Amino acid sequence: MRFQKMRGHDCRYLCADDTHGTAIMLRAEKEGITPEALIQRVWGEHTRDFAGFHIGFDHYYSTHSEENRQLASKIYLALKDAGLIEVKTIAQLYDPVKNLFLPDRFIKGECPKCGAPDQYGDNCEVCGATYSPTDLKNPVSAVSGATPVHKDSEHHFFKLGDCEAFLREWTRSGALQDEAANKMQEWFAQGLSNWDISRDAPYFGFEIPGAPGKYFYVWLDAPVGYMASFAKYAQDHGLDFDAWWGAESKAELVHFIGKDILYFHALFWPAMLKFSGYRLPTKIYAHGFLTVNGQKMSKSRGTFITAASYLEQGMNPEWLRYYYAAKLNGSMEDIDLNLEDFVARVNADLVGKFINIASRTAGFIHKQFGGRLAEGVANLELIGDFQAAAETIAAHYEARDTARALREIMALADRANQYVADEKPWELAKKPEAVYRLHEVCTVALNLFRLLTLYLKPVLPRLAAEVETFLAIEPLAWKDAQALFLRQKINPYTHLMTRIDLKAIDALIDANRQNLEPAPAPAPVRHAEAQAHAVQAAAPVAETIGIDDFAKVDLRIARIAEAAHVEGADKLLRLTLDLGPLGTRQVFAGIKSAYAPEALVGRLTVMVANLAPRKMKFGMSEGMVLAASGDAPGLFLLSPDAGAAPGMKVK
RNA sequence: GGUGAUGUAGCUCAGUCGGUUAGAGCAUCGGAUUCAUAAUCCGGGGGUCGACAGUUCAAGUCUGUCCAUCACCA
Repeated sequence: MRFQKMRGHDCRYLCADDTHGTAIMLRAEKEGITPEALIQRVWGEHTRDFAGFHIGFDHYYSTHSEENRQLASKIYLALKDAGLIEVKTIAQLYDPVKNLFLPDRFIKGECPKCGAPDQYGDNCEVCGATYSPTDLKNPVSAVSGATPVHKDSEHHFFKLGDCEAFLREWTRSGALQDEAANKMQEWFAQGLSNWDISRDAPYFGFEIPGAPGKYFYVWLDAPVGYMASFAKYAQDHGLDFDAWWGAESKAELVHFIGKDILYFHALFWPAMLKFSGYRLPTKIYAHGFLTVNGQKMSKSRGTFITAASYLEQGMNPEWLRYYYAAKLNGSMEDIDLNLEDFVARVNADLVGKFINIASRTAGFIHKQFGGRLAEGVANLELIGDFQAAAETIAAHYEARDTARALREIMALADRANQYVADEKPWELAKKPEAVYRLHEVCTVALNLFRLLTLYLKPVLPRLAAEVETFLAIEPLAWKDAQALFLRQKINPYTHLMTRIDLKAIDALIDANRQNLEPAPAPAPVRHAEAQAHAVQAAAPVAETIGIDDFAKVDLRIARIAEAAHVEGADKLLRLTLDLGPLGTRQVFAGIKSAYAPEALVGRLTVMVANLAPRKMKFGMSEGMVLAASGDAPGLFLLSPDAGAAPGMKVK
């Protein structure tokens, strides 16, 4: 976007929070607040993080807006007029306690194929089978723990199958990346079934016009949110909405999405737009996932890094912007944040190569020439080469291959450093007769530096702004590449960017690890669908037992006398438990992911004292300590109130 | 399980239509330099291009099988 704006194009960058759905509704209920309050808070967090990373949205809105209600309704009614909506009665699982139809992810049970317990309603994580939630054996509601019942309800369907001819053609229109187009072929091969776009009350969303008690499924109004965001923006800025979104619009429309939601953006959404009389996207650009050190972000591995924590640690957002840009190439491939590589790359490229050019030559301009650049330079060849690169680099940005653009730019930075090394300004400075040449060399170097800044500006807007201040120039636009930079007075050089300290990376990882130890923060979520995964499932209560059964379990207060890592064990800590008059016990506990051994020593907890000893790979385990856990990451050891002493019975 | 993608130097990645001796940056080693917040320049070492088979005068590139990793399966 910044690149397009620098090129002088009239463009807008819009987004919105996706706010609707069962997941949000239940999460708000769990937190004891209204869904509106929850989405307001999340909106605040998102806008703060985006601003912190210099994401320059022209407008960041919410799908829970009046504009979105109107547009979603209008699109729905247009599709209905076009005969693309049908109403059918289907049976779904219903929670009789919560009075709620249950989304797939809120039903758990045994896999119909392999019998694995505790599987979600859509697929089995053990054998990978996919199925419908009604196929699950012994299903339970993850919301209330109740046994769901089958219940009929009328649902509204978007007849996607009728759009197949259009979609097949559109797929080949060049709007999709090659990988995405392949993916579409897969879906076509499976056949397009009609899309269920309604949900029954209670549901946090928009009620369907003419269908009381029926609400738009979150994914119907989510993409419409982009239009709504624009509608609001257009109203506030006097733009003509139809000129941008009407079927005849001449504007280009590019979607930037994650590859996980390609299905919605490349199938449903274009079909909806097409048959409700709106324009289609010119291009859909799906990017891959972010991994950290080659692995999925994981809280227990300490590779889960939140945007907020990065900024809170005082790390420069442009380091990360540069690193990502250096890897993005317009394909759907995942990109890896390899922390060591990150440090090396940013330090070498930005500080060592780019910033260094100014840092090593600006001093002479100030010491010897009063801060003023030379009137002219004799040899313009090198500057000419840099200027000539403007269009090549622009073409790479245009193709969203920022990796290639940055490779090109850094190759130029190398040439600039070679130039300085060849001309040896520090030697010229010692020879009074070479003073003119010295002025010229430093002026050339700063011209090269200015051009590099211009080329990097889409990726590093803040650094570019600081360079503009340093050089005392107007904000750089792409056409400025063809101008020379002469005879002006510049400001004294102050260092523009520091190197990343490896310690800062360690601190960042620690900060995130600590975040999740005492009380795991709710997983950050982008889409209502994904939020389904974050809501904690309530495991059903086990079979009733009598007091005699319970009395068989001898629970005792124990003091953790020693705690140590077990070599070769991924999850275990070796604990020595002091039971007071009962002596000590050695227990292996699978709590390594949640507790550092040194943090445990001395604390009281509860153990099962009469559990049969069990021989483990690492030795004998004589009992077990008790800890709470849910579906979310995190383990929580029990602690007695003050006054309890080792050896006391718990009952 | 089905489908798709990926696999190239220690690390991160390029490699166009099949065509010279497979490249870059970082790291490492040797040298130079001292303007620059240890930055810069020159040079060296480092590769069974995941494996195997095939097509071809010629394969990192095309085909098949297998292995590994990742994703998707509404």
